[in-house]
Amino acid sequence: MENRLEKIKKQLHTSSYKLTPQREATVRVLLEHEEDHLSAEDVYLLVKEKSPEIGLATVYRTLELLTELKIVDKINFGDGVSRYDLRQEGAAHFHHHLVCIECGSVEEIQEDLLEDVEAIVEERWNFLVKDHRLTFHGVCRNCQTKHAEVTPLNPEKTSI
Amino acid sequence: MENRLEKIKKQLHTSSYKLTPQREATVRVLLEHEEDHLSAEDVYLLVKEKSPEIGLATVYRTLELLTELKIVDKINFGDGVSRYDLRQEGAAHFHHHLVCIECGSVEEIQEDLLEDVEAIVEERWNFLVKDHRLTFHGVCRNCQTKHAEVTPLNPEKTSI
DNA sequence: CTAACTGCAAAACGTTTGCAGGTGT
DNA sequence: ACACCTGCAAACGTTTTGCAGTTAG
Repeated sequence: MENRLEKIKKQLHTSSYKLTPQREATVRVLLEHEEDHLSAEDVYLLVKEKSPEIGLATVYRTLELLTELKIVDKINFGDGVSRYDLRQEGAAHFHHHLVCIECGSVEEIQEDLLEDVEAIVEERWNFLVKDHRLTFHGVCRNCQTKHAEVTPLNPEKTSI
Repeated sequence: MENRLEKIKKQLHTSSYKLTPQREATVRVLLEHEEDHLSAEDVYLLVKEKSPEIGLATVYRTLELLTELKIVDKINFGDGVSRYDLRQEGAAHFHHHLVCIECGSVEEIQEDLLEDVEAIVEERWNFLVKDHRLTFHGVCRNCQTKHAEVTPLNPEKTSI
């Protein structure tokens, strides 16, 4: 953890950005909530817990900076808010998401499942792929189980 | 075209929604601009050309309604605006997009390239896939050609 | 006839920006 | 020392909402 923080510090310095206490606090929050998909407001509130003097604008500016440096990825699940997701160390590609349409939970897929698809797109559409966003909407494991409790039939795929 | 409009009318009635002139005008605009990815404002301006008395709020309410009925899909390419995209007739799944990071053009892929990936997700993550969003960010055919303008190639088909 | 729908204007929302002052390198 | 950074509040652009009047079914 401290390790990753150090790395990020270096990345900032390399691009000649200063590491202010506010930026450090923000990065710490992101590291502590790597599983979550925090909105700027979420990050703000969490940072505020430890550094109450921080302003929302600073959080926005920091998140923008981190996005620019590809330390975090900015994502949008269709609700009105941008969410910020720490990149995996050394990940070439953005990871995928499984959004449950019933409970709203978000699961991450770190594996790159798109290699073949990207090859097809590059070849057939002549499009030079630099990044991707893939999100599946559906029913998560938990919510499927809940249904099965109500009507304990064999858990077949429900038709839409 | 009239055919598709009729179908949409029926879908509205089936769900006991009224077909007002404003809604019809909005749907017509969407049908006439199927290739584009219009924002609410875009739609509003286009509808206004033929029905100047329409209000922006009505357009928003209509687009929301059409989204709810799965007649259109609401998408977000990361700029601050929602865009609305007519579903293909009988399409089970949402189509994919190629967004050019240089010129901003958006190309559509109607083929479903995700069948295999979805099977993997369902099996390995136990996630019941209902829909997906897949967007590739990269460099389109045209912009690649521009780069190579030193060594002029034969002009390819223009996208968008 | 009346519940559903409309236009308008105001409000709400997330996000950005200008500025005067402060701070890390 | 000085460019970069901050907090605040005001400004922004998009989307939603309250309301009084209108209309499709």
